[in-house]
Amino acid sequence: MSTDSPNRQDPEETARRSIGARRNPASQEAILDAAEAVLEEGGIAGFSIEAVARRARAGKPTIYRWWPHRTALMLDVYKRFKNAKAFPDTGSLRGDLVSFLGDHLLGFWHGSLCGTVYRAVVAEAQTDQEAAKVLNAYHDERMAHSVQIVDRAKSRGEVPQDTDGELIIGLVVSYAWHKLLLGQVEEAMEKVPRVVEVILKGVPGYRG
Amino acid sequence: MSTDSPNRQDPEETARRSIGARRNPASQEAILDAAEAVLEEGGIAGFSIEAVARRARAGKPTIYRWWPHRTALMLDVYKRFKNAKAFPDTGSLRGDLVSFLGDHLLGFWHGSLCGTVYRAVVAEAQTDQEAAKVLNAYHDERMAHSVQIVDRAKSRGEVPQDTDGELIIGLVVSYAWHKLLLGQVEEAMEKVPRVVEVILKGVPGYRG
Amino acid sequence: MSTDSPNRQDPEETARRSIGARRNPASQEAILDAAEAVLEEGGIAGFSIEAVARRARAGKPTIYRWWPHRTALMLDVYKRFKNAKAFPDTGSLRGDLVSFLGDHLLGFWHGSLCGTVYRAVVAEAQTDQEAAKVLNAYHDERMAHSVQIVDRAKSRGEVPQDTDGELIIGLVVSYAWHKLLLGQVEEAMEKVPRVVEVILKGVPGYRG
Amino acid sequence: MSTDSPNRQDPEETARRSIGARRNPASQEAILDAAEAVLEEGGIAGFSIEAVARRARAGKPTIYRWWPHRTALMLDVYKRFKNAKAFPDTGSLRGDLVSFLGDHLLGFWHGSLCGTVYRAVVAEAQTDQEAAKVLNAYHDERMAHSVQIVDRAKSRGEVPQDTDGELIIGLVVSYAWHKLLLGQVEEAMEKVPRVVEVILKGVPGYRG
DNA sequence: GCGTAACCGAGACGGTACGTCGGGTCTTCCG
DNA sequence: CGGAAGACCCGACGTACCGTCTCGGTTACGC
Repeated sequence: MSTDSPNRQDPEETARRSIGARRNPASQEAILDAAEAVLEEGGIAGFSIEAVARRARAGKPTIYRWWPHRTALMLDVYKRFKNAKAFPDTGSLRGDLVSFLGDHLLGFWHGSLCGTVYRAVVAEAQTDQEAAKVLNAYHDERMAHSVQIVDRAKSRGEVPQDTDGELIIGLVVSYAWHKLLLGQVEEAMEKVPRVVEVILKGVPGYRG
Repeated sequence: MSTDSPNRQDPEETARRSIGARRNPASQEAILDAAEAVLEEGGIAGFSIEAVARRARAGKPTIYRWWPHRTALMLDVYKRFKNAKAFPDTGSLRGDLVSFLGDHLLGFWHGSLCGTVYRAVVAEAQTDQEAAKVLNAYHDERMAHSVQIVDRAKSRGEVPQDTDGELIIGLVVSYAWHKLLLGQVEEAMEKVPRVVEVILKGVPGYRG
Repeated sequence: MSTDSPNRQDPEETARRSIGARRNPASQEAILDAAEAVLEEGGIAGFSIEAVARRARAGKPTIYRWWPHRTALMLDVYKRFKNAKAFPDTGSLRGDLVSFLGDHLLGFWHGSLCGTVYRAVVAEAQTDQEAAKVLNAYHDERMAHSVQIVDRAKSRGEVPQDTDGELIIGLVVSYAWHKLLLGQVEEAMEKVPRVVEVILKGVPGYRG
Repeated sequence: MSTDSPNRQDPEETARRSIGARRNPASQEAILDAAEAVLEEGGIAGFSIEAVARRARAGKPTIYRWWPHRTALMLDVYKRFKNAKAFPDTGSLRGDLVSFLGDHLLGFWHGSLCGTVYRAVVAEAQTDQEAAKVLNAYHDERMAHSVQIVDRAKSRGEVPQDTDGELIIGLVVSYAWHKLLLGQVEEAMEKVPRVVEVILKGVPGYRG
């Protein structure tokens, strides 16, 4: 991903220049690469527009021109990872949810930079009004996409037609968020089947 | 809570002084009051040690002396609200969970400053390693306290003795966090009974 | 000198902005003006980068960008006064030295801000290693310039060719420094002719 | 001098206590020792009341009680060195002045801590009004003492009775100050005889 | 012989200033 | 017109000392 900019740190490299009155894709790539690298090296705390600009050998205004907020930039970094987004149909709701929670959420965040990026975006959204909007929009879009899992279950007849898909997916996503933000992604991955089980069938042995 | 310091903004008020080689409670109160006020007026974005110091008419070093991080200060502000912490025994696990989620978590965060403070703490923990430790410690302590709800249900015979209380409480807390961090506390409050229902009894009509 | 910035204290004045990727002369002028004003009002003790920045409506980093030390800034203030630096040729070594000591050193320092600035620079150089270097460099440069007085005397035939100009000028400068740093510039001015006389002809009536 | 407090850095040493309603000489000694040590280790820049108090294991008020200014403290440190203050009578004014400048001033300042202390005092006097008074008083007292050199020369018949002793001594002291404050004490020591020669007999070969 | 006054250490207090970092804006110059 | 470069103002960061104050304890002196 960032392999196409091997000499970024070389200050003697011939600078990118304007390519006329239009967006220079090389600059955008370099900036995203730099953002990624900065996040990897310095973590969330070390992430700043200044640092990205330095690293990308770009001017700050160039970044601000195309990304209004740090958040927008982070989300773009995040999205570069999120290309294989189709949820595989495992044939059952339980399987789909286990895969969704274990692979698509926790597994995706675990280890890689993605978890860090997403944590940063969420954190930013608490501080900045604009960031919150961006995050909410992204979240809504992903939710709308993810309820397909429940829709598939409906068409299979596993759940009634009036099942509240958002609530179920919401519970799963909530669990993932919670563990991500507490830095407990790894521990959470072991519990995935039990979590899905509780959501689907309730507390085992509950007599209410 | 902060009503006992009515003249804080009066610059002519006789300044607080040292009361010897020990912590001055008046200063600590004033700082917490100021932190609260700053959060109320400026939100998370406007919260800074400088602003708190100015407002409290205190020196920055006095703040840093007693609170190593912004997070520690925020958590102390948060804790001042959290005095009535006993969970009322409603007589049933369902009732207890509804009360816990609806009153103790969402209800507590809703409207008041608490939600803002907690959001800020969570956000800070994403950025700062030390803050994360502080938040995790607090979270663990609250979790340990909250599983009492499930323990009570066990003694009532509502759930088996080997029920994983942490998982159940964890799901409830996760849901609350998620909604808090998305700024959807109010919307979430309506769904409380249905959320509890799903956690206790699973997806209605699920045939797995 | 600072008369061209009459409204500096008006906070409603439109702020200076960047004029591109190069030093903004207006800012530099404003900072020097402010430094001068701060020194005038608060004396050496009141002189701080913070105060200058406040007064100049400039950011501290802008000052630190261009002047690494307080000393460098003070020396620049000092130099703004030192434009008419030619020593008038009075036709005799005695006359030149009297003029040098009385007009160029003591007279220049007397009353005006210059004495204060120079005292500050010297004081700073005692504390700060970097400041000492800056002061020494300036001092060497001035000394090299001032020995011209003796050189002229040599070409006039007043003194032998092997006369140690530095020693003579050094004695004169030493006397001025001493009186400046003791706050006795005014008293010293009366003694100028006698001091020069002793340096040139020795202690009157000495039989050694 | 400071050898009588060998365990100063041992924190387990039993602390000094009050010895009743009077000054504790042990504390005063410890503070002067500490001041000396701090100056030796950190130079002028590292000298602060805090540092001295820490080092002396004394309370800041104890220092402020007995020395109103940093300057007063420094001067006391300085004076501890200045016990052998008698000027040896070398039998001639030239010899006395060479000894005074070379041994009593430059030689005394050279290498040892004294030069540092005196530089600090002079620097402080530029900033602080009170310090200036203290320094002036000390300077006047030393001057009054030093003119004895010229008085002796008068009684020897080397110079006329109306010779301005202060001016001559002043020139010598000025030269020493100048070199001290420029950090050129060592270089200056070589020039001592020539400086005295010029002061006594004027510029060699001058025909005015 | 007992209160009290002054000293001692310790360290917190409100402050000021330090020097640095980053934010977001602006302008110039080059292609 | 895009893009780099970098200066601009601003504000917050966390630290070091400042000089003052109050404390609890200790000792010597005067009543």
